[in-house]
Amino acid sequence: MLDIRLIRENTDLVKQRLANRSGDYASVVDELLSIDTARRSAETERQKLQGDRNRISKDIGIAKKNGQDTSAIESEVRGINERIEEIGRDADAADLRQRDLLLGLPNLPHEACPVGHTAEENPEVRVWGAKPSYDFEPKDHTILGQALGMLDFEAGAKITGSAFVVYRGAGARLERSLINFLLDLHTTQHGYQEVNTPHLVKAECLVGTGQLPKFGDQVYHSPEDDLYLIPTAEVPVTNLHRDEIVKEEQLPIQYAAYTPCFRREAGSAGLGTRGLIRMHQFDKVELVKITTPEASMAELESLTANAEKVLQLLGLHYRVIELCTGDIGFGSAKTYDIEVWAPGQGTYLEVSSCSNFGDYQARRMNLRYKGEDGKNRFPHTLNGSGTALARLFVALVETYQQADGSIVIPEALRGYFGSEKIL
RNA sequence: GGUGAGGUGGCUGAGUGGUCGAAAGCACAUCUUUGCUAAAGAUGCGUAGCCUUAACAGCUACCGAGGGUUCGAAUCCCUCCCUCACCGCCA
Repeated sequence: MLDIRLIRENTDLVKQRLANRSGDYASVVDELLSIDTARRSAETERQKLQGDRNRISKDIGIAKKNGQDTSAIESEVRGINERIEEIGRDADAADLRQRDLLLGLPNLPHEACPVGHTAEENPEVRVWGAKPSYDFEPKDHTILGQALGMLDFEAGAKITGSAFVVYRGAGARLERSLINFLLDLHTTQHGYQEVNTPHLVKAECLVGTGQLPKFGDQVYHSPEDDLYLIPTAEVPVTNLHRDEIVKEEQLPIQYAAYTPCFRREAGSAGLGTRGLIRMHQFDKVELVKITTPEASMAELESLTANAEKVLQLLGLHYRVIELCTGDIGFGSAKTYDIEVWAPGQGTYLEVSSCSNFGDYQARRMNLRYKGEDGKNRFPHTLNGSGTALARLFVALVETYQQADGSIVIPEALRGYFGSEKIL
């Protein structure tokens, strides 16, 4: 959520930054400004009337104590109350409308975020390793996985539906060993605290991180309980501190969490993609940081480096791209995507998206920290996948496939997986 | 799921219709004094919004949440949520 004062006082800056995004928000900003003016004048009037009422009511109390007749003065207050109610309706309606508009407005891209309109304009930041070469035609993970009895798409479709999968045997074990490997890496080497959160959350959590109200069609919802299945651990983990005032000494707060992620992928063009690339449910280890505004950009770099470390240790070729203003997510101010090479696909797959949200989420969830001067401020929140599992599984299996269809397990994972090869 | 008790400021905890935004204690901050592995005293110390300002100040709202009664609600009524205890059930 943007600061209404920023919009009020630096309207041109706000409009200009938003103009770099995809979508047109100039008219929303204009409506916000007029609503804001109306809201404040109604609010001021209401407060003045409430002050009158409070004063007169006190006088009534005193007068009654002295045994005086107060009926005239009481009816005067009744009149004031009618006006309070009337003007209060206007004030409340304006307040609600303003909040709706603010919740529907995306974050300002940071000045460090490259300006561009489409994904084609995302600059490549760095490349690690090189595409591996094979003296045979590398196979797709679905072929490898099904041949080795690791992936059962039919069973997933049977018990749940398309874009759900059952991992079996070595496949299930590989998934589990990757989760353990990732959690151990981030908690013992990178200073994150492991958290294990509920997978169902309240609506207000999704509002806090920005999925609601605008992207409600993308999350699974249980109407009886009014609970939502988490689309990412970012939601429960960041909201751990919603409505809190944390101490500055606590920052940076760093969490690592493994959770499954549930996404409806409504209207998604790529849902027909074969295999594990785009599922309604997938595992992910998520990294979340809460930092001071001063530290957040440096923390984004370290967060991204923490995610990259995963791929380096597994020996997987990847590249890091920076999302341009036209391609960054709704709440993000700056984002790096990490894309791992999948030889069987012949493409790079996004396995991590590392973003600095600035104070955008903190405002939405009313998360603050008390600075050294005693003032409450909004901290910056960051998160990034460290990393998404299904696609990491794809890259791993496709990269380490052998001519005979077996998979070699990379060194770093062997202690977790328990053997060197899947036959 | 049932029954009972309860939800007040960072914490403990008073407060059952009228200067209560809320006593007191603890914690914390600043200052003073005595002096040195500390003690005493003074002052300050919630959040948000509005209106203003050079700054201070002022006003409004908030005592789990939302409604209601009333000239006036932390206090009375209704609904919901949460916590604790016991019972039931149970991975």
